[in-house]
This record gives sequence, structure tokens and C-alpha cells, in this order.
Amino acid sequence: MDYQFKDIEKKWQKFWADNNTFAAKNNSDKPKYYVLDMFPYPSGAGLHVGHPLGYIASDIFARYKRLKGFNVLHPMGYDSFGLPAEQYAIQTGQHPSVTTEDNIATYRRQLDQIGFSFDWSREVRTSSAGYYKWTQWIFMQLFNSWYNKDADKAEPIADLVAHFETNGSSGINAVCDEEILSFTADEWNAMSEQSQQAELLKYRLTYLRESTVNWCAALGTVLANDEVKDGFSERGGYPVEQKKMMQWSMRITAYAQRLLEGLDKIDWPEPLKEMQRNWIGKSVGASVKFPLDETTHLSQLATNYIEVFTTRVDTIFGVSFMVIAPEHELVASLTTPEQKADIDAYITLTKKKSELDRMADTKTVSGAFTGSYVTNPLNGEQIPVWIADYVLAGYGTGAVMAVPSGDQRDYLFAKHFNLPIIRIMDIQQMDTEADPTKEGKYVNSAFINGLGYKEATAAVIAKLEELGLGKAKVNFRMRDAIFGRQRYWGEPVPVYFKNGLPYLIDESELPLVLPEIDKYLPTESGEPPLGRATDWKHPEGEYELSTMPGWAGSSWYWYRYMDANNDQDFASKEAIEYWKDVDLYIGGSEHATGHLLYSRFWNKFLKDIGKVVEEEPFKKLINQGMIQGRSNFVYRLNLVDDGNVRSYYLSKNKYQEWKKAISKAEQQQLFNEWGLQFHFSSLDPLVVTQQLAYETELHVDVNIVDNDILDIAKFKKWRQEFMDAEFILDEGKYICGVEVEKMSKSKFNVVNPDDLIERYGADTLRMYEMFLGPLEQSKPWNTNGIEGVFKFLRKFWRLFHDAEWNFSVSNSEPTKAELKALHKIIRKVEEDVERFSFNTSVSSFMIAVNELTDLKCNKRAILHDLVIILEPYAPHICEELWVLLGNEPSTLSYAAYPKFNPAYLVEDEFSYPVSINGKMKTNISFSLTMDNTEIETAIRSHADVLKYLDGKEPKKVIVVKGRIVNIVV
RNA sequence: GCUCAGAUGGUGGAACUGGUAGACACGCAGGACUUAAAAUCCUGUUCCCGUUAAAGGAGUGCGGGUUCGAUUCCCGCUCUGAGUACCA
Repeated sequence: MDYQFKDIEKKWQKFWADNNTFAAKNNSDKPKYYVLDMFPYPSGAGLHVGHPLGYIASDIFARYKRLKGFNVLHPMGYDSFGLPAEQYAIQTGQHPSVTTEDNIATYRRQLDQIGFSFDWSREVRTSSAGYYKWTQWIFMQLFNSWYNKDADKAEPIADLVAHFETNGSSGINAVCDEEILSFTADEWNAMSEQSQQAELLKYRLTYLRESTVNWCAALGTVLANDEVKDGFSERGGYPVEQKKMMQWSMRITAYAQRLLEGLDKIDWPEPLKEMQRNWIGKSVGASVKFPLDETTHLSQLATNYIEVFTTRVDTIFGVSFMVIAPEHELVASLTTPEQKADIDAYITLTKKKSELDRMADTKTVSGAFTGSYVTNPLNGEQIPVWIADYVLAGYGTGAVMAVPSGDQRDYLFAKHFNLPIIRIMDIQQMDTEADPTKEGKYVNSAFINGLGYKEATAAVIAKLEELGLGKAKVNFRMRDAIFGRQRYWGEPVPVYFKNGLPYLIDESELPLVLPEIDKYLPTESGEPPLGRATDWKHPEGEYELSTMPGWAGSSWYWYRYMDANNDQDFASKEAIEYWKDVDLYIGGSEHATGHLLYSRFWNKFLKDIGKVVEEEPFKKLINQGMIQGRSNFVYRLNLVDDGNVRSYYLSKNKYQEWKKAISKAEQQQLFNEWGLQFHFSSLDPLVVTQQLAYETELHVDVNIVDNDILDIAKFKKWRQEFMDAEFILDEGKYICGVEVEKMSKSKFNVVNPDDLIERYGADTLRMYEMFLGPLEQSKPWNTNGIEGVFKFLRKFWRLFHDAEWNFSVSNSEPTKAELKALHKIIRKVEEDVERFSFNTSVSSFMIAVNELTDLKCNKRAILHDLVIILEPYAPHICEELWVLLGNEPSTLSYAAYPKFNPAYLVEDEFSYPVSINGKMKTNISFSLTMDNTEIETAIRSHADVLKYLDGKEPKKVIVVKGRIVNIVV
């Protein structure tokens, strides 16, 4: 029979499901291998051809590893909490769990059709209570932990309490809030329960604090920094404003250094690691206290100094002014009566500027003088204090020591306001701009004069420490992560409030189930939707009304797959110790600073509390490129003549001609050429007829376009308005315009995998997606060429069949040429898969099948091995042929990968390309036993070579054995 | 601005450590089969010049360099894409 992909694929998909062919065991003599995909959010639109790209790659790898004798864990699940389902619920009143359920069903159907070897017995859904019970449980562990800097790990909060009870707050080196109390053991023990809890909250790894958040009024919720783009929400594009709110936060900053160091130990794409490094933003420098001048209004101030962070403490003798952020807490008290008007005006001005303006406008210099001065701690100079919006309140201490000679922004500021610019390096060139050089020797710098950068920095820090006015300091750009959303469709926080303070619910009460509510909107008093729940109250207080953010459930899900149905633990100790970590993780780079950072954070925490064994969760990570859409256009020309509209659809070339025709005469001429009856009014201005011509480019559904040629019949049926469309064609065809854009419904460029599977089958789709190009590269989807892959599979099928499509394989011994073709592909595919170069192995399969077809090879010995190596790519057709070859069903997935034998590839002759001065001229065959001198002698006298030499004597002959001969003339 | 990735035929792409540039596939052209079309098969296909066949010449974004030899290494530039942004 001809290749009947539909029957074959259905049959084997059912077989795999019925027999649990891909169920992984949590113990095995085989080495383990964990292949993970980023699980999808089940959106209502279903999968388009871009989604499965990474899944196909990981599936090929997982299947390949099985053949290579590994116990492979390859699971799939759904990140099923999230905003879109809730937005839909608000619009329709339908419960988000219902839409989520429907969407998951669609995803599952689509995934099943592609023939993935997922172990579905381990499926997880972040929105199921059995799953989020453990997300809540991890939250509780975070709440019950603090970060001990001395031990450099998280420790139980009970240990901290014990320390307070016996030693008070001294001797504690913690990552915590800034305003912590100092107390003795007695003082602690005398504190009320409430004061103690309030103090402990400052240490907990998840804690409440008033923070400035990205508030999106339209979505009614707080967004994480990575969910905001240029002042607008990433989802929906609604405006986002800064707002102060009491919020749950995660003390991810405690792990900043470990998150940074861990990057050096994992095999991730360099750009991705770079993104995380930038996000963490470590800078090494010093903090320096500048005492406030006594003439200022010290009496009103809480402190008597301004602290700055600097990465160039060596330039401290070049400081000629100080700049603090307009929001800095000291601004009001520093402002002298004479300067008050200036300062107030400036603050009003900055408040008016939106976040966006402030970012865009980096060129204009602005600021205002407070009237106060600080003292340079090292030379006693009086330094004026200014405010300016180029200093950000949120970074460092919100204050900078300005060194105009070395920092460009300070330089511009100094020039603009006529402040001194002090030279501090002998070689500094600062006529037109600041010179931040670290070369040269210091000048005008007291005790570091004449020193170099390294010694000077050390000397300055030593001096500052001696004075108690500064110390070396490491600063991170990364902020603690906000962990609360004022939304319904998320994990409830397992916390209730008593006297305004948070307490965990009892572990036995987990999961804290998401209650039913009447509608999915904030309450009238502005509380989150959970405020609508009735009968949802803890005996001792009110439950937390915000829910967890989208990244909560995805920050640990790979552990749940290890032991998905455990109700005693998030995964058993045995399962975790067996699977350890993810060996290969494939997903998009858009998760660089969100999911992938949070996951590493939670993983490190879980390691600290002894629940998991590896410091890093994902050993190797690959980013698959984005599949963009390829839109097609039709060009409509509307001619209005006295109110009557006539529409013509112009093929691409005709449209271009039309665009070039400017005058009515030219347009008339084109219409005459095209044989159309339309009379453009004469150029006589006295004619009153109103004529109007206008063109529109319309997106046309790419599924009714083939190779940019429009299927006119389908187009007419597509929409009512096209029913009577008139076409102006190019050589009988309507050619569409093309553009690369995002794949989206509104652009009619979505290609659905279901349609392609219907036409060509899953095996063709799998191979074609790989054939498209390197996995990591982004590219527009183009279905042109899928035929080639389909033809390949038919050709492969045909190897096993005679001219009448009867199954026919021979048991005779393979020839040398056949073995060579086989072993070439065995080696090639092995090398390609190991380096994730799937596109090149598809080509190699084509070459192998072409070669075997030419050899008319139908030898069982060859085809048997070929079926095994193709199985990861095209599993259905291979299973079918495997059984036809007489093997037991289901054994193919666990067959042994054929062993490469180099002996079959040994040649005794090589056709040397002979080039003259590096230009290839001809090929000459020599035995591979000949050494370089023998070849050179042969070359010098070879008739073919002499022909090219024109009687000239070769200066030099370079012979690279088995590679090339180059003659230099 | 900074960081990173990339640029190869009409198209997607290949060339793995510097060694025959354009594998494989699409498209296109020509041919076979067919009453015809589809499907299938065969041949050709980087460009220029030329042709019976040949023989030349140019050529991997641009300009230089290293080398017997560069798509590959080095320097400078242009363009495209991604991330990030007054980070002290």
C-alpha cells in the first residue's frame, strides 16, 4: 500500500496511549535523563505552528536518549492560572476553571496529534488544588525562613527567634529590611507578641511591606517589572502607574550573589546568561558618608550625613557637588528658605513628567540647588547639595557624589550650572567631555597623589573605614520581587491577619482552596475579587485577599513531574534524589528575567532547606527561535464615479504598475491595456463628475494562498464582500504581497498545525519544522517546501515496497556501498542530535534515502537500522515499518541505537581537489596510501596540472593528506 | 547609548578544527508519461561572458589585513534583529 499516514498515525498514537509506552520509572538500572519543555499557558487560540517547534526538538532528543539506553523523563503539563482566563470570565461570567478546562482539552488534542512521547501519567496543572497545595506549602517555608549571611543560606525563623531569646539582635548577620531594631535578649523577651511578629516580618524570606508597585488600573492589578514595557502592561498595553501598596514580596535579593555565581556553572546560551547578569546588576564599589554641614538645619534632621554609593571611590577628591533624587527623604529638610521656591518648582516639574518622558529625555540637564552643603570626608571641602531627576531614588542610596571630570552626566550638569570640574588624573582629557580613565597617576588628590588606580582605591577605602565614614560595598540592581496580584484566578496566599499582622494557616489546612465568588471584579470598596467570597474566613482572622502571581506555580513545577501524584509531599525524597535536576530544558528566551530567574531562586531556597539536591535546576538550556508570521496581502483599488463604487483586485505586479501611474491619462492607458471598461473623466476641469481612486492593502488568510498565489475561488467564498470581486491578474495568476509580522489572528497569518497534519501527517510536520533551519534561529513560517519532506517520507516508505506497493524486503547480505550509506547516516545523525542541529540531520536522511534508492536497496539489515535512527524524527511511520519488518510492537522506542562502524567508511582513494594559487581547478585521484612527497612528485608531472601551469615552474606545492593540493606559482 | 546575535543563489538553508562555497529542499525552466490535468519520474538551475562542448571572469553585507589557501581568524565600517537603559 502507498504511504497512508492518516491510518498509521492514528493507530500508533492510540497504541502508545493504551500501552503507556512512554511512562518513565522512578528507578532503573539505566542512567537517568530529564528532558523538559516550558509548559504552556493554555490560551483560547490553541497551538499555532510556532508552539510545537521546541516540543518537537525536545521530543526528538528524548526519543533519541531512550534509544541510547537512558531512562528518560519527558513530561508535559499546563501553567493554567493566569490573566486571560480571568479577563474572559469578567466579560462572560464563565468560571475561569471552565474555560481553562476547555482550552486544555484543545491543547491536549493538538499535542497528541503530533505524536509526542510525553509521559502523561505525570501531567500537572498549576491551577489544580492538588498542585497548588504545594505552591502554598513552599510559600509557608519561605515565610518561616530568614537568610543568614554568615552561613550564606536560608535558615528556620525558629532559630532566629531562639537567638533573639538568648542573645538579642547582636551577632545576627541577615538579609533583612533596612529599619531593624537593636535589642537585648531581655528586651526581646519583654516585647509583646505583636511587636515580635512585626520585627520577625523584617527577616522573613517572604514578607509584607509597603512598596512602590506597578499598578495597572485597567487590569486592576499589580504587575512585575518584567510584565511592564515602556510604562505599559505587556499584556493588553494598558498604562501602568507607580503606586504605593502593602504587598507580599520575595527576598530574592538575598540570593543575588548565588544567582550570579551559578550562571558560570550552567550550560545556557551566553546571551541569556548575560541578560540575567545585567538584571542582577552587581556593582562593586563603596558607600561613603558625607557629613552634613553644621550651618544647615541639623536640628530637623534624623541623620547628620548623606550616604552615597560609588563605583569610583578613588575619584572622591574630584567631587565638586552632590546630587540627590527629588524623592529623597532629606530633600525637604535640606532645603533652605531662600531655595524653597526653586526646589518646589523643580519637584512639581519632575512629578509631571511621566516615567516615559523621564526615560526618553536623557539629554536635557535639569536640577535645583537645595541651599545646603555636605563635607567631603577626606578633605573637608564644602560641597553643595543639588536635586536632579537623573538620580534615581530606587538605586543605591538615591544620592550620588558628583565627579564631573570623570562622569559624563556629572560633567554635563557641572557645565550647565557652572560648577567646578576638578582634574584628578594627570592624563585626563576633559575639554569636551568627561574622561573616566583609570590609567595614569592621581593629582589634586591629597594622600593618593602619584598612585595608580588599584592602590588608590584601596588607600581611600582604608582611610574611610578608619574614619568610620565609609566601607567597601557591593550593590545590586535587582529588587525584591513583588508577590501578590489583586486578582481571582491564582493561588490563594495561605495567610490570615490578626491585629494587622500576617500568620500562616496550619499546614493541615492546606490546600487553601480558591473560593467561589459571584463575579470576578474588585469589590465596591476596592478590595481584590476574593473580598467577595462569603463564608471564607479563618477562625482567627481575615484571609489574605490577593493571590499569588503567575510565576509562583512555574517556579518549582519540574519537581512535581518527578512524583506528580504524591499527596504527602511535593515530591518524594526518593524521586528527587533519583531525577535530581533537568538535564535539558528547551524554551523561549522571553522568560530570561522572569520564570528562569525565579525558578533558580526557589530552587536554591529548596536546596537550603534540604528538600532538593542540586543548586541549579536546569543544567542545559536551549532557546528555540520565535516563529514569526508571514502575511499575505491583496491590493484593492476602489474607483468611485459619481458615488458608484467599483472594486478591482490587482495582482502584485499590476498593483505596482498602478502605483507608478500618476496622471489620469496614464491610469486610463493602464486600464485600456488591461481591457477594462472604465472611463476616467477627461482632464477638463469644467467636467463636474466627481471621481476618486483609492487603494487598500488587505490582509488575506494565508491558508487560501499557495506560494503567494491566491486561490481565487476560495477567496470569493472567504467573505461576502469578495463574492463579486473583479481581478486583474499577472499571467493568469493572482500574486499576493508578502510581509513578515507577528503571528496573530488579526493578521490572518496563523498557520494551524491541525491543517498541516490533515494534509501531510504529523511525521511530515515534525520533520519540516526541524528542516526549517537552526533551532535557535527566529524565522518566519513558510509552508513552501513541506512537500519536499513529505516526498522524502514516501520515498522512505517505498524503500520497503516494490513497484506495486507490496511490502518487500530482502534478506541478502548488504553491499559495501549500502553499508557505507547506512553508517554515514548513523554517525551524522548522532553528531547532529548531540549538538542540537536537527535541520542538518533531516537533510542527511534525505541524502541517505536518495542513495539507497539509487542503489535499489531493500535489504533488511540496512532498513532495520535506518528505521531506528529515523524513529525520533518520524515515529509513526517508523513504528509501522518496524512491525512490518517482523518486530514486536512498542519495542522500537526502546531499541538499541545502531553502533557506528568506521570500517565501512574507509576509502582507499581520494579525489584531491587541485587548486592553483588557491583557486580550484581540477580533481585528481590518488591512493590514500601515498604520502605527501609522492603526491607532490605525481602532481608536478601530471598532464592535467601542466595544462594549467603554462610552462611556469611551481614555486611550492602544498599537500594536505586526504584533503587538498594547492600549487603556488 | 551599551550588551548580545546575525548578514551566503529567486527562497529556507549547508559547509563541524582555515582546505572543492552553494549540500539538502523549495521555486523555476525543459522533457517523459497522459486525450488532458493532477500525481509521478528524468534533466538543468550562483551570477556575468560565451557556447556544440568547452574555456574564461566575478562571487559568502562593505573596506582592509594575516595565510600557500578565509564564509570561517584579526582590524575598521554598514545594515538587520533581540535585550537593556540617566545604575552613580
